Order: sequence, then structure tokens, then C-alpha cells
Amino acid sequence: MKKSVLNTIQKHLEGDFALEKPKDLSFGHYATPAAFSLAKVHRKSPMIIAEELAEKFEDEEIFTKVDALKGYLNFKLSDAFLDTKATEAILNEEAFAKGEKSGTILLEYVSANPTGPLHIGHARGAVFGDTLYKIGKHLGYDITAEYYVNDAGNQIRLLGLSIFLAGRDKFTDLEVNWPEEFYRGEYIYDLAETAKEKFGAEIFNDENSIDMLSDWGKEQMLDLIRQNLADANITFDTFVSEKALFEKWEETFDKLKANDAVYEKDGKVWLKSSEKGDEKDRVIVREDGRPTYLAGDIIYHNEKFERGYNHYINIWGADHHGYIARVKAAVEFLGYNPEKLEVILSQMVALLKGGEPYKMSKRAGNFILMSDVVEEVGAEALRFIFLTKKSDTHLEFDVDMLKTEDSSNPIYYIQYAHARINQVFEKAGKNPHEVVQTKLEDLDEDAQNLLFSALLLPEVLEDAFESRQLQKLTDYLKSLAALYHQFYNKHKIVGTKNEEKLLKLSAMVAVTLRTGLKLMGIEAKYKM
RNA sequence: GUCCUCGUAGCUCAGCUGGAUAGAGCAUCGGAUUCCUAAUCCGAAGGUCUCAGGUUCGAAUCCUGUCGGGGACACCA
Repeated sequence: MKKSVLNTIQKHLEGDFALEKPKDLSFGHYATPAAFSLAKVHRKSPMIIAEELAEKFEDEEIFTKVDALKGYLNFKLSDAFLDTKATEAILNEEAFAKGEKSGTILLEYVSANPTGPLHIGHARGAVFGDTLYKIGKHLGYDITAEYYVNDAGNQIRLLGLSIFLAGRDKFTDLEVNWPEEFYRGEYIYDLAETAKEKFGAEIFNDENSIDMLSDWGKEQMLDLIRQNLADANITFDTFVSEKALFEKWEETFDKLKANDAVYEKDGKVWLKSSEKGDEKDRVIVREDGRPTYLAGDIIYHNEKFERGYNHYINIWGADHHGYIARVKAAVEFLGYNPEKLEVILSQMVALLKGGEPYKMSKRAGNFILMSDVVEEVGAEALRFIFLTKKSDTHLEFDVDMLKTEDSSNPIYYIQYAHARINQVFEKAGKNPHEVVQTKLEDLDEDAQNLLFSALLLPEVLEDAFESRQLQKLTDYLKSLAALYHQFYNKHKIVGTKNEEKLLKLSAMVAVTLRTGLKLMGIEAKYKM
């Protein structure tokens, strides 16, 4: 819709101009302040320029009215144009708001260490990533959703050790010397219990079983993580193992050396990241020859770029902020364009319950499990609440609020609008396809505004995706639902002389709500 | 200390590539149901957009600074 408008305006207006929403829909559907900037060039008043411009649009069919007001140029779309768009959408719902974008994107998100279940902070990145994925695909991008499994390094051994000690504590009489660092939390004891059933309690007598428990525990945790994700309607295309990637370390290291990216000092190997915008150089191989975590990420990003995507998006926790510069530096040293790598930070989530704050900690046992929250409020409410806020701002919400089934819970508000529409059709004894050929003409202002709003989904989706601000979609759906509720309260539909028109209008609203919800991983309700 | 972020209604937040009278939800108060679901709607009240400068036709929006909250500054992942 916006595209048609832009094309038409371009016929009469040269150069760049901003197309925006008028303050008030009664002014028109679209507006441009172009006359203000032209005023400078032509040394004429913006009012006069706007009026001259308005006249040029008199013969355009998609507009019924183009007028100048206080220097703004306001465009009002014709009923026939809006009707055509609505008819297309209702007849071919699957294609509604689909875009024609092209290009491949590798989207990496969650990538939580397989050392424990997902917590509420992971859930935010997961929901954001999954929704970005769904919307991007709808717009036409070829996107791959990838999970980077950190299955190498200390933390996996720590997992094995933690299980081992928990088993020793629970199933043997041996004394347990708890080290400074280990994984706490009930799930470790659950794992020890399962391990006992599977391997026998005697494994807890032998420290040699720690390695085995590490590998086994990691697999268990990955299964659990996959399950946590699936419970929130989140799936991935690919899982990439850090451990497996280390086979390519020599090869990647040689490439860095060939590109003069590293040097040796104090027995360690350093990446010259400060040459590429990082604060300082970073160690990538320790004195004892073990590569650091950064080395793993360098291999991974080299491998990612070898796969040849057009664009790369990583969704990281906000605590990884300082990590961006060094990874980008590495990418550049590897001979790739670091601008193709985009990092989206997902900020902390503060969870409240009954107004009391929860404190989260990843290592300690008192973090809030994603699965607990999903169980408590449902996957859909969780997804929705995470999507109502920008990913890079702190989010605070109270689980008690999400448990209520009234207007303080925004998802019910939208669902209710959708269910209402279905109810109206039931009362009328018709279905959308029976009324789709009715022409939407001579609508009153309320109906026209509602129709226009329902047709905005394509541009909202594009805006939300390109700006990575998915709250634009939730905001839009909330306001569309509000418009429908208002309309419903004000205008009777069933049994009126405008019944067919208003049913078609309702059907259009339902298509938009349903499509928008679907892209957020939420199924529209037909009855409540 | 350096860097990054945020600061808008009582609360949680939109708005920020400069543009028309700064918005929503919640909470508060008042009202609407013989009529398609009142899980809704209508109305009222609520603001020095942290503060101070600057840029210009125009600043919540951009710049500088200030104060306040949060975060990052590993050979841990």
C-alpha cells in the first residue's frame, strides 16, 4: 500500500521526501512535509508550495483528495483502492503482508551454555530471535536460525564435576569438598539421580567418571534446552558445536597469521584487535597452548562467513557488549566485511511477583527458569510480553499481571477482538468468502479508518523488522484491536443495511490480527 | 576512572532518520449491558519530556555538558 503511494507521489515530486502519518487521520492517510524543505530552495512560503503541489495530484486514481494544510501535503486514499487491497488479503490470506525482500541472513540467538536449563534472560533473546526469524521469512528473506553450542571449555567440565559431587553427596558416605565454583541448583541433583539409575551409584566413587559425566550431562542439558525452547514454540534450523569447530583451529590460525593479525608475547598469542577498533589486543592462545574462548568464536565466525550469507545477525546478552569490538576485529582480519555482522543486544529482564523483585544469577541455583514461567503464564503470554519492549532496554514485569485474564493482560485484549469478529460472523450466519465481493464504498469515517489501519500490517512488519524493533508490531496490533473494539461498541453490524460491507471490513481486521499474531508465534483464538 | 545505555503521566513504557495540539496500558474517579460476548466501550484527572546550554523556520527527538539508574571494561564462558 505504502509502495503504491510512494510511486504515485514520486511522479510529481522530485528528490527525497518523507512520507509520514498525519497527526490525525481526518487530515488524510499519508502526509509529507516536503514543502518545508522546498521552501528554502524556492524561497517561497511552504503553504504556497504545498498548494501548488496538491493540484498536481488531482487526476491520480488512488487518491480521492490531496490537499495542503499549514504547509503539509495530505493524501487521502480512495475507497476503491483500499477495497482492492482488502479483497486481495481476504482471498489470499497466506500471501497477505508478504514481502519481496531477497538475501540470505544467518541469525544466531540463544546460544546458552549447555550447562543448565534456560533462564528467563535467555527466554527474551530466544523469543526476540524467533520472532525476528518469522517476520524476516515472511518478508522474503532467506534466514537460517542457528544455535551455537558452547560445548568446549571449562564450564562443561564444571558441569560434570558438579553432577559428580552432587551424586557423591547424595548417594555415598564419602565426604564432599565443594570447590569454590560449581553449578548449584536442583537440576544438578536431578541429573545425579538419573546418572545413578543409568550408570549405578558406584560411578560417584571414581573421579575418572567426571569426564564421562561431563559429556553425558551436556547432552542431557541440550535435550532439556531444546525442550524448553519447543515449549515456547521456538525451533532452530541448525546447531553448531564449538567443540567440533576446534578441528578447524589450525586452518583458521594460519589464516590469521597470513593476514598479519597475531603476534607472540609473554608466551601467549595475541590478536592485534586494537588495530581494528578494539580497546586492546586480546589473548587467543594461552601460555599452556590452550586456545581461549575468543579463539572459538573466531573459528565460528570464519566458518560462518565461509558459508557466504549476505548478512549476519547475532543476538547476545547485554553483558557481551564489550565483546562486539573484538569479534568484529577478528572478522576483519579474516578478510571479511565486519559491517555484515550485526549484533543485537538483549537486555536484562527483571521479574517481579506480587511486586517483589527477583534476583537472577546464572551460576547460582536461584535463577528463574524459563520453563517455570512458561508453565505459569503460558508460552504465548511470555512471548507477547517480551515483544512489547525494545530488546535493548531493561524490562520489568510481574508474573501475576500475566496470569490475569482481563484487560491488564494485553494479549487477551487482542485475542478478544479476533474472537469477537468470529462471533459476529457466526451471528450473521456467513463466512468471509461470502462477503468478499462486496465493494467497500461509501463507508463512514470510523469504518474507513479501521479499514486503513488493518491494511497497514505490511509496512508495520517491514518497519519492525528493518529497525529490529519488534514492539512496533505488538503496539500496532494493540491499537488495531482497540479500534475494532471501539467500532464494535459504536456500530451494530449484524442485521443492518451495511451488514455485508461491515462483515468484509471485520474479516479484513481478523486477517491482520491473525497474521500478526502468527508471526509472533501466537495462535489466534476463535472463541473465548 | 574509561566506554555503552537509559531518564517522558503515580507505575510500566511508546514516540527519537527534527515537523501539526507529547501518547498508550495499568492504577484512580465517574458513566454505559431489554440490542452482534461488558474479557468491551465512553468520559475525567494526571506532563517543567532529569537539568543547563547549543544547532534552526522548528527540538522529547540532533550536539555538548550535568545529575541520576543500569551495564561492560579476563588468559571465564
